[in-house]
Parts: sequence; C-alpha cells; structure tokens
Amino acid sequence: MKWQELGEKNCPVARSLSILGDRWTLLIIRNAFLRTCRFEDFQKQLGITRHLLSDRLNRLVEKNVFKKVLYQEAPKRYEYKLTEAGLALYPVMLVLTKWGNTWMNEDGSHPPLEYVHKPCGHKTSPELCCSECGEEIHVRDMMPLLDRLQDNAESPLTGISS
Amino acid sequence: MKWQELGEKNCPVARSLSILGDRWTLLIIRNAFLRTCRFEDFQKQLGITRHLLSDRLNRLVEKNVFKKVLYQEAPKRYEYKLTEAGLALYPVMLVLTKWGNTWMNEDGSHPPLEYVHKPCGHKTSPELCCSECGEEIHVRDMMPLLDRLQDNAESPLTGISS
DNA sequence: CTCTCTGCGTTCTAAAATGGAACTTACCGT
DNA sequence: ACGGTAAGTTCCATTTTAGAACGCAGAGAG
Repeated sequence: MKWQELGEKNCPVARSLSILGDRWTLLIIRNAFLRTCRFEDFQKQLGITRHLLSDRLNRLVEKNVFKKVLYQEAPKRYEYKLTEAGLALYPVMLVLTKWGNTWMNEDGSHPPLEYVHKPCGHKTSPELCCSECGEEIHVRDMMPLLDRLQDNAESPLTGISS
Repeated sequence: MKWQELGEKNCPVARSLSILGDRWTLLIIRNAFLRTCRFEDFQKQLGITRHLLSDRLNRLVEKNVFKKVLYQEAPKRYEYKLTEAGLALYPVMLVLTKWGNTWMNEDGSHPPLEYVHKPCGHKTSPELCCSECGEEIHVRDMMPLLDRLQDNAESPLTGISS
C-alpha cells in the first residue's frame, strides 16, 4: 500500500494516521500544546532536523491542523498556531499521556504526569465516557453501526476485544 | 535526537510515541481490535510488507502490547493477541476515530463511523471526562502538577491552549 | 557602511528505513 | 509426489531521515 492512499480510506483511524502517523508529527503537536509556536523553538526543543520540521509544519498547515499567523513584517515571520482541528487533538494527547503513565513505566522510574481538573479541583484521570449516559466506555460495550461497505482493509473498528 | 532516546524521556507522550509513533504500528493495533491475530491476515489486510510486519510484531511483543499464543504445534504457529496494555489502547482508537470522522472528512465523502453504546442503547460519541466530577474535559481546565524537572524538551503537557 | 545576530528555511551527502518480489522451511492433505 | 498453508527471510531498488553547512532578509551596534 502506498502511504498516501491512507488519506482516502473510509476508516477514520486510517485517515487520522495519514497525518498523525509518523515519528515526529504528534511530538510537534505536543509541543504546540505546550505553547511552542515558532520554527526555532520547535527545532531546539525537539532536536528534529530543520528539513523535516519544515516539511511537517507545511504539511500540518496544508491539512488544517496549524495555521500560520504573521507576527512580523519584513522579513515576514509566522507563528504556527493550532487551528480548531488542531485543538481537537487534545484528547489524543491526554489519552497518550495516560497510557504512557501506566504502561510505559514498568520499572517505576518515571514520575507520572498528573493533572488537576480546575473546575472541580481534584487530581483527575481522564476517562472516555458515553455522551448519552455518561458511563465509562469499555471495549466490549461498543457496537459499530455497519451500514457501510466492508472490505478487509477498511472494515470499521469493532467494539469486541480479542 | 536519536529515535530510541524517546523511550527514556520523562514525558509519557514521548514514551508512548516511542512505540506507537510510526506509520504502521497503530494500524496493526487497529486491526488487532478488529480481531485479526495472524501474520498472514495482518499482511493481507494492511498491504504492509512482510519484512516490516515481522519487525513491528516482534517489537510490539517485546514491548508487551501483544503476546504470542501458540495455536499449533509442528510447525509452531502463534497468534498475536493484545495484552492488557494493548487493550488499554482502545481509547486511542476511539479518539482517533472521532477526530478522523470530524476533521478528516472535509468534503463529506466519507460516512462517519458511529457506535452504539450497548448498556444505554444510544448512538454515542466518546468524550473525555474527569474521573472525579464526570464533567467533560476542556483544554483550559487542565492544570499539570509540576513537581518534576522541567527542561525544554521534556516539559509536561500543559493544559493551556495557544 | 560593515559586522554580527536572529529567524527560517534550503541544500548536500551519508545513513537508515521501506517497498516489492522471490525464496525458505516445515508440515498437511490427496 | 505435488500443491497448499503459515510465517517468516533475503535481496535490492527507492525513499526518508540525520546532521551539518549554507543562504537570505532584515535589525541593531559600532
């Protein structure tokens, strides 16, 4: 499969990964949530090569995850800001944070990154909940709606665990 | 930065991405949630080269996302099953599904992948909620606990959007 | 006016990862 | 003996990436 084809798939996971699925993109977005927004800063913080950074930022602008905002005329300089689509990736960050805290810390050598939920004031662990009943979502409780074509490579994510 | 260094970072997002952050890994895991568990099936469904598939499966076994389960003696054949750590990636799948449905479908050409939450019987949209108060989580409501070292490349994810 | 600095890339070459196809091994059924 | 199945391995051409140097357009200092 050519990589570019992913963006055309009917599976939304495949489409998401056509943008996010590489070694640097999600790290760049992580740092954007940390308020980094300039080329030099991304480069220094991540240690990514300038070439790749330029490439990824352009792609993310093209895909509407970042927007360029002029902050200086002559020479023109832009900040890379998260768009609405980019900000909507915050759950991805939190979910990866939680997974990394729990499962990428076998020897306990890394202190977990924890958050306080300001409105209620408690240390919180984000959970995926049903928008209708509010209950926490478990793998086997989810049933995909299958009014779609189903060839092997594009079948939707089922809710049934192995 | 060497890629391998990512796994040693204090940032849990970086550690998660040290396993998940490449072109194929999350697609392989997606298909595992679709109940695929054999080499040949992954290969056919994804169109990934056998070389890479072998590589990625071994890495995921090593990192405790998959476990090998013998299903045939002589010759020994194994199925690749999600471990507890692997099953814990389900929220990642759902969050990527939701993002792809919403933001990777500009022209509306892809039908959204929707789910029914069986316990309540409604079509649902998974939301990240606070484990303590149950309210939906928004970027600006989250405050990281900063009792950790904070060098540039490893500062934790703040809750403050740009 | 020259000199250096900042910010953001681009260019270059070498090293690494990937794609695609053929090959291997060990068994099974007929 | 022969074809089929399952899970890789091997080989080579093509792409990507890393790392460092270079380019360029101003800004500010002397």
